[in-house]
Amino acid sequence: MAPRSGTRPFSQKTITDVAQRAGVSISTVSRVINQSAPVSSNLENKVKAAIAELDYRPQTAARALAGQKTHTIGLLLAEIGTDFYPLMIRAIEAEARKNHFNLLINVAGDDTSIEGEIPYTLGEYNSDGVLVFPASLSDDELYRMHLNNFPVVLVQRRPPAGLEFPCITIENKLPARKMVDHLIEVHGFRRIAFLSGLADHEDARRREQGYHESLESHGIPYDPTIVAQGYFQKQASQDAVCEWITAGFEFDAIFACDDISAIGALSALNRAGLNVPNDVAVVGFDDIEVSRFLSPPLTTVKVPIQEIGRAAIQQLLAFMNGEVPDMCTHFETELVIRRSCGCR
Amino acid sequence: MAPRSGTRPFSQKTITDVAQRAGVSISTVSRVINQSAPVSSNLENKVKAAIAELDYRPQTAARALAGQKTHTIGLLLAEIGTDFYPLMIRAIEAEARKNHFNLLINVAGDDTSIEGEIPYTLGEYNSDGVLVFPASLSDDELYRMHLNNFPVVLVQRRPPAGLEFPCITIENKLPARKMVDHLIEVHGFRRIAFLSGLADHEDARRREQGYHESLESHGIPYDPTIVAQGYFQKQASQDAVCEWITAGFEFDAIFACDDISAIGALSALNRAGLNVPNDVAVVGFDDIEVSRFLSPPLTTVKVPIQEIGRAAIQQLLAFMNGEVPDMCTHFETELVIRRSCGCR
DNA sequence: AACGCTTTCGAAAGCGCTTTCATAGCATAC
DNA sequence: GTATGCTATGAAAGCGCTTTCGAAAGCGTT
Repeated sequence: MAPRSGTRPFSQKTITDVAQRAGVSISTVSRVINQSAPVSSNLENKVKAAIAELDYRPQTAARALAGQKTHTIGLLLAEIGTDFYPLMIRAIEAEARKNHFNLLINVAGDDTSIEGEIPYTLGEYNSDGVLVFPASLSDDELYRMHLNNFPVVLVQRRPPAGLEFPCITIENKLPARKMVDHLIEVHGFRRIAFLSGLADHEDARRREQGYHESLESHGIPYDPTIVAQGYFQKQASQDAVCEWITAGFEFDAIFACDDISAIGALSALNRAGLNVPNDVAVVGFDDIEVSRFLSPPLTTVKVPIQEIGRAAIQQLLAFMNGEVPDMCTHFETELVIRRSCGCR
Repeated sequence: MAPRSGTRPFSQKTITDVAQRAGVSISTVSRVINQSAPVSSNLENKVKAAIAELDYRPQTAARALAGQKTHTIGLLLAEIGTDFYPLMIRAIEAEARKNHFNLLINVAGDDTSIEGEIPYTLGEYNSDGVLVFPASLSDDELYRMHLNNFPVVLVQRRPPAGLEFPCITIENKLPARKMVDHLIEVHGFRRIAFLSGLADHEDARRREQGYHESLESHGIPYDPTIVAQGYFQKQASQDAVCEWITAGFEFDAIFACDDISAIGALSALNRAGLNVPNDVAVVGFDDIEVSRFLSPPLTTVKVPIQEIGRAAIQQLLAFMNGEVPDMCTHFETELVIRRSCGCR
């Protein structure tokens, strides 16, 4: 009966089955599913009944091929293990599903791609648009997508020179500066260490600038011995701070360029028997979920993670619909003073 | 030239373009791409050159439709915001991509599904198999998939009665019991509080059983006043412990059924000015990434999160290939003694 | 009753691929 | 030289949908 049966080990209902059962043509079934054209309520009910009885669901591949849209949004991340993304992805997923889009996830970096093979990532051949996070996609690929007029929204990242993509950014420099100002002005610290992020991460660079500017405006000389790379990683940050301690470097506060690094710093201090904030103050950036539950609760900068995710999808959807998206959606961030800086 | 051109705002190369450029038929191109049949090296090189020149990538939708497989694996989660999943997903993603599969992610719970609409989740119509996590899919849906012989692997969850699915499980009861034993035998605690997880989470239930068994075997009466629901959430756990404290309940240790809850407990204790482990010991379960960086480092049970993820994909792939998968892959877990229990 | 107009529906084409099937080409055996 | 078996290749069918197009049906008007 079914030609080529058995290619799939499991049976699949098709639109033809539904049409037969409802006594209509497949066009009509398609129309009630997609509400793409008026159907008399009589037939509509019959079709709906048939769909329910068969528990029919359209095959997305066939839909995508015929309709020339995949109903899928791609997510290009560099790293998912970090504690920053889960909340973001959750917001993105919710927003995508609300708009009836699927989410395809791709973590760059763990590169298993073999030379000569067709690259196996995300793009116009498997999604209608992608959200690109920092360090996940080369400028070359971005350029290619731009040429193809493929919808891309950059998150926490600005387009490379010459390309125009909508992007979602946050305020980094000013709050970083304010944070260091706070350390200096309110608490009187002068020896403020810094844990930097990744070199190709724009947010991290801007936060570092804020650190520099604050020091400078207070006449505090920049001391590279108490600046280290935290790489957005707990372990690396902990190691760096441990080294400072064993080397005997003096510092009365640490500004970590993200909360992950701050956690590493906290841990190093704790191991060394140093009290936070009495012996050394620690502050971070991002306000990830765990930060307010740390001991002591972390003073940090609140980044509206979920709003960013939601905005990213909304901009992408607008782009995909041919609307003109905001080329730059900028979110403000604000200091959250808790106890790790010495307040209270 | 191209009929219906412009349905997509961006141009797409097709296999026909490649074939023309290489001067061969599309069958040959397909064979080169999929290595599904021998092609003379002469033509193979021409085709590969044409693919490279055009930067061609096959459309997944057409591939899926013609080949009757989507090359996509679905992930059905109840919650992605928890700190447990990122590492798991990362391992899953890496393993999936190594096998040339895409990952479609679906977070249940934030249910936007409208009555009467076709449910918009994962299944045989958009993936070749799914990984089902606890609390993400109803038994009814599982039953339906089983009927359709659709490949499913359950992670941290056993199949409902009557259904056979491969599943990945971990050892819960014994290590939980050992953990409480440790608290009692090594540290001499008798008043051990418990933060439970979600009722429909098997791991959580088994951990609770281990807690009960340990108490019982040491002749310690079960006291429900110092048992509360932590819901795998930091905030809920913190609230619960705060309540115990303000109510004046006595306890010298807290066994949290996962590390997230332990973090909430730690936070509550810290806020109340109580020292861990001197005033109250805290232990958890899972050994999530942050646990060793807490102050103090958390004594917990190490769950091989990444191995679980890898095994889940491997079992699913085996299942999808028609091989007989192990119906139950069981992972051992081990106590990780750090400082929050009072050791050292 | 005949006409035009609108609305509803089905037939059929086609989306870009995989795969079957037939054939052309070639080497080997008689 | 013909019969035989193999391999490499192309033509064409078809995967399950969406969408166009034309026909049929309904309806109001003359």
